[in-house]
Amino acid sequence: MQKMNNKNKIFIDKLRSSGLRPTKQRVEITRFLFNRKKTFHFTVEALKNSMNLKRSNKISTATFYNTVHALKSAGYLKEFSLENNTSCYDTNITSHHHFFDNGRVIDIKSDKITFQKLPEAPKGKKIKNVEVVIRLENNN
Amino acid sequence: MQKMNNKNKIFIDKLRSSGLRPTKQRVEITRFLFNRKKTFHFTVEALKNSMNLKRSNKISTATFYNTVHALKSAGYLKEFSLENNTSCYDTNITSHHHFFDNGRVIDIKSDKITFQKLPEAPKGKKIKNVEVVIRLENNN
DNA sequence: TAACTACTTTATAATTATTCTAAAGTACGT
DNA sequence: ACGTACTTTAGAATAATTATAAAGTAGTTA
Ligand SMILES: [Mn+2]
Ligand SMILES: [Mn+2]
Ligand SMILES: [Zn+2]
Ligand SMILES: [Zn+2]
Repeated sequence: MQKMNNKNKIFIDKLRSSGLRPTKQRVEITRFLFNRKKTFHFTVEALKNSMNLKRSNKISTATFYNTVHALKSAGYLKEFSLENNTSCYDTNITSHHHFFDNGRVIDIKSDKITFQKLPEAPKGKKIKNVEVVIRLENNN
Repeated sequence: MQKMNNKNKIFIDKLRSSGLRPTKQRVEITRFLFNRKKTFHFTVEALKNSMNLKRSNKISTATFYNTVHALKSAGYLKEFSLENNTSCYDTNITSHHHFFDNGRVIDIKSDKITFQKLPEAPKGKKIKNVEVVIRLENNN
């Protein structure tokens, strides 16, 4: 029943390839997440509050979680933990690093950090990925 | 009432300098944490289960949380988030890095990782610390 | 030592993020 | 339009953590 207009094609495709039918709610969520120029970092609660604020017909918590999880499983989102033990999702799925600045998360492109020395993986293991967090504080 | 035997002096001192009276429960917890050769990484729940398993008079959850928080505030423990969004505490308070190996956490000494290139902090900010997580997977 | 007071421990309730459940609603192929 | 499978949703359940308040304990003082 979703109108397959060009404006939404890219979002509908993301949903389909995540194994989800492109319902009204899911397309809105997906457009909200990916219809932007810059990387977006968000918690599910913040996403829900932000999207539902302006809506009369609120989208349910479960739909937010389900949609975000499916997009993450399909590889359209990355997930990591914030310092308050909540999940932060990231529309930048490339391998990259982060500044943590008092709850604010800022991307660091992968090529901005290079290593002179890295340890080897323990016996029987190999390195899956390397992620750097640079914590910031105010000057002075 | 706590016997000030030499065996416990070091733990009692940690508690005192964390602003806590060295009660029986607190000394036991502190000794359990620090009376070991190698770095210890733990969640509060795991610590509680581990210590209470062998005890008839269980120490309460609140006492575990309170003691760990005080030791952390005093700088005797470091805290970071695991991938399942729970707090992991670390008896190694030096600046260092970690392997994450399927829920297992392994220290990487600071000098095992050096950088060739690091980004500058954004305007008005400075770098507080840099922490690397190397995620592992099995070979093959 | 007895009493006083402040600090602790503990059981339990509350909170928060997240996941689960089941019922009512909707979409899609026929 | 019909039937079935997938969705949405409200609300319950869960897990980690924090808060509350009553009962216990320790250090200090008389
Ligand atoms: Mn949680
Ligand atoms: Mn939590
Ligand atoms: Zn990012
Ligand atoms: Zn460590």
